[in-house]
Amino acid sequence: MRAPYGLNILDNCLTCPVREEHIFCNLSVHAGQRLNDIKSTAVYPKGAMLFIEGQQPRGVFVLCAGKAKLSTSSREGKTIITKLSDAGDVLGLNSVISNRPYEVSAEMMEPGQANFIPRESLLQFLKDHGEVALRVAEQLSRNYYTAYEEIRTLGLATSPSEKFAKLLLSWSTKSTQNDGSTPVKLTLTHEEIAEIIGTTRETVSRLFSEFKKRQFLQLKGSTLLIRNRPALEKIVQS
Amino acid sequence: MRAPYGLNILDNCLTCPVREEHIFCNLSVHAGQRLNDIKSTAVYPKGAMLFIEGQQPRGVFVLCAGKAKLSTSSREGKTIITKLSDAGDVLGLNSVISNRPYEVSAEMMEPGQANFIPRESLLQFLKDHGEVALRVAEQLSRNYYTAYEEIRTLGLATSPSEKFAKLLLSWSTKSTQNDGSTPVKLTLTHEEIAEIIGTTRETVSRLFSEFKKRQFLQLKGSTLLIRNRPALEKIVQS
DNA sequence: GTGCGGTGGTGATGGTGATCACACGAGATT
DNA sequence: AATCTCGTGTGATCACCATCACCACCGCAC
Repeated sequence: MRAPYGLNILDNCLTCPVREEHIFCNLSVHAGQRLNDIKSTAVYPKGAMLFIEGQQPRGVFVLCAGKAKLSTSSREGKTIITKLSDAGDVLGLNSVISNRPYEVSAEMMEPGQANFIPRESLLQFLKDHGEVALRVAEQLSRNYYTAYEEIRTLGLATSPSEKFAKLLLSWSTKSTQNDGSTPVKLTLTHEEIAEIIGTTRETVSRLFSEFKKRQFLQLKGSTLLIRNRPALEKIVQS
Repeated sequence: MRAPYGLNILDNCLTCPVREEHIFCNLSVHAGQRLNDIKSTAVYPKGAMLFIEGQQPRGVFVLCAGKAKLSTSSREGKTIITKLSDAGDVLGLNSVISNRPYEVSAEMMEPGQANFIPRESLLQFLKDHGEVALRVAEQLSRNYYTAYEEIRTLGLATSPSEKFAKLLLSWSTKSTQNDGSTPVKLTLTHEEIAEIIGTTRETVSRLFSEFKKRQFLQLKGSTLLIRNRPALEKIVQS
């Protein structure tokens, strides 16, 4: 159960929304207090850019409410979305730690709220609180795993249909209905889906048509129903 | 100047081959001693697998001599090489820190030597020496950047020729000759190159032909000469 | 209403690269 | 010598998907 989206202001959203892996939770009283001092909270409208690929890292953003998409672009304007972030995610951590430019851009997909922690303050904080540094390392290695999943998807799954099926399955994860079908709220445009799996909008549109015709899935408004998960899994097989 | 390859046994190859970013260098005397106690050195023949994708992490390997390739495979046998490692690289760090299965396989490409540090010992060591944990975090974020480069290459550069050009340029980096051409020792098979840029052996072979005909490069035995770097850079443009 | 931007569907076309197939040479092994 | 294996070159074919083009729709602002 995560906080509902939209503009719900949390008094102190560093206290985590039930995510045990959250690196800034369960700190010592002292560390928690210190963190409170160096953070600042802000509200962002839809479309706001938290940071942009190539910028020098100013600090990290702890997302409290709303969703953000992380993307990287080539000079010719081709864009890939590498991650969709939820409340609780820490954005920009890698750049801050290694002091390299942000490797992605972060854009709010809906209105939301985030805590900002300036780079220098965070680094000093980590030096003073060695326990947290290890948590940071763990978070970084989780990020690394996510990146590797991406590499596997892009590098090993050749056809768009395979990547599309993979994406659908990653959405439908847990919550299976008793009749075996799985409802998912669909909030992305075909264009954005295309940018996730590295293909074109038209291809995504055709894939939806095809999968609907083949009874793999069904669309009711913006609700997506997986009707034949085994078939999708067979397409993936990577 | 790095140690020559082949089977040169180093007394204590934790002392680094001039790589200031090496996480296990410049430690306090105490930490260095402790590290010496928990590491063990071994020699590996060509083709030896240090670890295999999916295995539970046993520990990290600090490569002292020789090269290794990191790769991941799909069920159907398609393989991508994600990184070529040199002496000084630390392999398996991410898996050990996050206690997840190795995300890649590591295979020696030539005879070499590596220090092994068991997982438990390393973690305890990091807990006792907070200074090193931050170094580890930095290393992880460097790894992350490398992974992101890979994502950009796979996701944004569409054509094989673009990825090929990109790879050639990454090889020829610094050492430009006075006549503008750049010699690179070529140690990979076409098959392996194909696995790096995510295409087929035949395509790589054709790319070599094409680039030779277009005077972009030249081959003398196993020595690769970049003859027209601007042309390659123009192909890349991502 | 009318216009307009964002989104989604779908046909036609063409280029490109994967795939299959085969041939060649260099080294190793017998 | 006679194979065998491994890496390499190259032709022919063909499915697939990016691209272009156009239309339909929806919501929204004026």
